[in-house]
Amino acid sequence: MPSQTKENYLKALFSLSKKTQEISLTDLSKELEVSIPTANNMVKKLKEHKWVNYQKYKPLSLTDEGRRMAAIIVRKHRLTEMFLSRLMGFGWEEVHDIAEQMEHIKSEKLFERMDELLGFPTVDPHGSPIPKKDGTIEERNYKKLSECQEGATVILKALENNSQELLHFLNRKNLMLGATIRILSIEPFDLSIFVSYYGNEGVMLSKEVSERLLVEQLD
Amino acid sequence: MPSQTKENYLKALFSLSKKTQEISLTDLSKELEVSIPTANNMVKKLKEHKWVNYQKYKPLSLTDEGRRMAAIIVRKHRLTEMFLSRLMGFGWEEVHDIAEQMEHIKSEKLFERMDELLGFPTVDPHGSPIPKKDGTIEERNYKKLSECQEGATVILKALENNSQELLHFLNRKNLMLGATIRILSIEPFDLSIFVSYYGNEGVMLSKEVSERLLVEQLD
DNA sequence: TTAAAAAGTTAGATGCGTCTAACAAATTTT
DNA sequence: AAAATTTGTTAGACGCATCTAACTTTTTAA
Repeated sequence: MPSQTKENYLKALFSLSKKTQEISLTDLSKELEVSIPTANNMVKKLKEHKWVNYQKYKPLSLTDEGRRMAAIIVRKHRLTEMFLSRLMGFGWEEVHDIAEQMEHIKSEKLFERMDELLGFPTVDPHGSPIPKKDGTIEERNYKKLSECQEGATVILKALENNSQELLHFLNRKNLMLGATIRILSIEPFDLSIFVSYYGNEGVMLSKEVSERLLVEQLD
Repeated sequence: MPSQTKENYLKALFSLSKKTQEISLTDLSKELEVSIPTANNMVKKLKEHKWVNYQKYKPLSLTDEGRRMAAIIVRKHRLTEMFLSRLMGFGWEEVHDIAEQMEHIKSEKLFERMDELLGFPTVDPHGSPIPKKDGTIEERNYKKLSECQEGATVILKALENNSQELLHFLNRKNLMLGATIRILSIEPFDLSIFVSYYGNEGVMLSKEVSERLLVEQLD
């Protein structure tokens, strides 16, 4: 049974491994907001448990077992988010902080039951995939809205980064997952995009926003 | 924000104060299964925070603030138990261990929402009262079944001690809260009781069991 | 009322997760 | 290739929550 702290390290490594090829101690310490020696120290312990591969001065990686454990924690996090959002009436901007605490709860059955009650969902309220019970995860490779052409019609599928700020912004713009978005024009100067979507015509989205919106192109 | 450990100390003191008049360090250390010096050490810290009253060699008590905080934790525990039992399909013998972990979650809103979804329940699945948001608690003074007379008819309202074993026993006997129980006879030798209740005629309950069943007498 | 027992206290140690300061290795720049 | 920069390591400390061993105070019993 890893401590909550160790679970957070596994989760951080899991998440970094999706973004970076080679994970450094510096990356890890930044992700968790701890000092580099702290991360270094913990990594040695995780190695003892055979959850990470690590040699002095070399990049980090999760072992198969470590990755499986991390995926289970992410699974618990995302099932909880879904549960809070779909069955308890929370907004997608409220669920992260609670799920962050609930993901450490030791009870197979609690998360099994959430899964059942939700009808075995495959994605969380932000469109991120929910890992399976065996620790596998089906990553979808969505395009960023910022990479689409003028005139394209796309469906909003997921978000790159689930910050409160982005989620509040999207709430104010009435933009939600599943929305069909038409790209009216792209401003060459700052790469801001003019779009229309259900009930909202001619909305301007900055590059900062559009590169965080993951979409599927309709052909 | 007290640590989870400190919350557990507050809860233990709260619970002991219902059972004992004077709380000793020994009582506390037994309740939490820690050594006496450990309890002593923590009590000093709780005193610093003004959550407990304490003088060397004197008995312990919660301050008003300490009691309020403890009651809120118990509230979170019991709301969670109720949520798991009524809305997620868990048995009354399964809810304690999960609630023990969830009671430490920092989120007013989560427990507010449970409360609403449950329709503002006043007792948990074992019949214990749920403290109000302001930290007050309405204790009911039920009689033990073991204290009732032959021939009496009573309603099972709550349990004295919610051990897995007792709960499993009651499950096997089909005995649940709200059951109307008739006392057929009491065996003077070992104080075991013969009872009947809905669909179950002539069931023998040992003194160990009957003194853990809290009932309301029908007059 | 004194001796024995129980309860409580103090001191010092341990593991966890964290830090800073000082140093070493690896990488990048000039 | 040497110097500068970045990255990683080691050492030593700290707070939290825990322990055991040794001691003191309080309570109980002889």
